[in-house]
Amino acid sequence: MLKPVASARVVDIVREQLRGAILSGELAPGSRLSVPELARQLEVSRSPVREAVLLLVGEGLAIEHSRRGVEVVNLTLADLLELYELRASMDSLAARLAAARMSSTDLTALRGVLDAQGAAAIGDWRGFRELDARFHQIIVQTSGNRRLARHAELLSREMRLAGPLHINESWHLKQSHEEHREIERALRQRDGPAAELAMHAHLTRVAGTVAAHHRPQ
Amino acid sequence: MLKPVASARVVDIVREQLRGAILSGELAPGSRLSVPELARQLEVSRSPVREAVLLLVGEGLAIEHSRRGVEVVNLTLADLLELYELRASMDSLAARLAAARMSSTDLTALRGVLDAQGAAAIGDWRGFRELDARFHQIIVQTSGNRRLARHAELLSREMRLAGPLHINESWHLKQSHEEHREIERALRQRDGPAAELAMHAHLTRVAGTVAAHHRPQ
DNA sequence: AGCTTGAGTGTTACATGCAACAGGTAAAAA
DNA sequence: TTTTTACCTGTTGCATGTAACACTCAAGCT
Repeated sequence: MLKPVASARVVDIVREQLRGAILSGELAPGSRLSVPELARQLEVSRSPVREAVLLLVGEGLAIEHSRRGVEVVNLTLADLLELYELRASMDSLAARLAAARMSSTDLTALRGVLDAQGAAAIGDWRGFRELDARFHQIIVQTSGNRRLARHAELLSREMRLAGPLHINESWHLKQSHEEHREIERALRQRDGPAAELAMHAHLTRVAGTVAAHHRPQ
Repeated sequence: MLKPVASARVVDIVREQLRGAILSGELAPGSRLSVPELARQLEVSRSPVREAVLLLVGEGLAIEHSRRGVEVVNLTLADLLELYELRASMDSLAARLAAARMSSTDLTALRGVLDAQGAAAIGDWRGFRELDARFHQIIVQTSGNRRLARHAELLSREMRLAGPLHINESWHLKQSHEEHREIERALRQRDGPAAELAMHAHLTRVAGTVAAHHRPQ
């Protein structure tokens, strides 16, 4: 039983590498993405690198200044709040749809993520965020609306660029975890409207907390 | 008072041309987008054409089959309903936000579009759709959330690919126009929740009508 | 000093060359 | 006839050449 070989194109590998470097912070916000320079480092020609860089622009992770190069996006607080606003809308739609379509396997996976998150909540905010992303990802993926999943995924990645703007205090992480539990409960009971409301309340609350945290009064 | 000259890059012109050709149906859904062929027709080299084609893939107007070329997407009814579902969510958010931020100039523009639509409603469904797109565009643009505007715009373009799936019967266009009027009324009264509800009801109703029209029972 | 000018460096954007690949068709083998 | 093979055609994907452009900085001018 042989599986088809996915033709490993150079551009795909480069895209993954660059995305990883950007999301991990290795390529910091504001960094210039020089095609010749990256090509030298990755030891490939400029063509696939140029293509990959433009794809990242399309994903919203980098911004293009016509004829003056591309650089990693540097999100402001306003940008992050925009993203939360949009995700509140999209993810709550996803939650409502997912409530009606989730398989028991999906629910188990979701529960697993939450349990892991509960265990990690002690102080490891890095792992916590990772699991948070996974939680939301499972929901949008099972919504059954592929475009919703794609756009939500794009927004999710974009938000990860705002690392220093997020809040890592334990009370906030605990609160998020509680809200995740509530969403999961609604999903398990297949209560679409409740899941939708809980998701919307969750993301709106987080956005408010982030805003308050960065605007002292 | 000289205006800055926007460096007209070949890739931008090609992208516009291809987008136009696709949205107008000149390049029909399913058509293969051969880079060398298009380069010959447009009388430019393959590089900017290749780039433009990949951008269209990123916009969702074309689909890439690894090493087997790119073709114009061919939307199914299910795809169109997915798009309506997502837009119902995004556009209703936009309507709520726009209610609080619209300037009187924006409101006048919106009214102008509606009046033109009312006049065109006689039987010119082509012009009607054009104005419909403009109506929604004004609202998402004035929402103040740039990402929302960008993603909604992408969805709007994608929907235009489903030409033959749309309904052009006059009673349906009239109904849409009425609902647009209602949305505009809520916006003019700066009633965010009402605008949100009206927009959501509008798009959900349209989606339902489209579904019913294509699934006889 | 403050401002132009111009050399120098590095990049972008476009053009083009070419190997590997995909798909079709016709000839050869079963 | 059906299957296999070989060949042919056109494309994709990567590499590379290069003109025009953008930025820096230091010399020259006011």
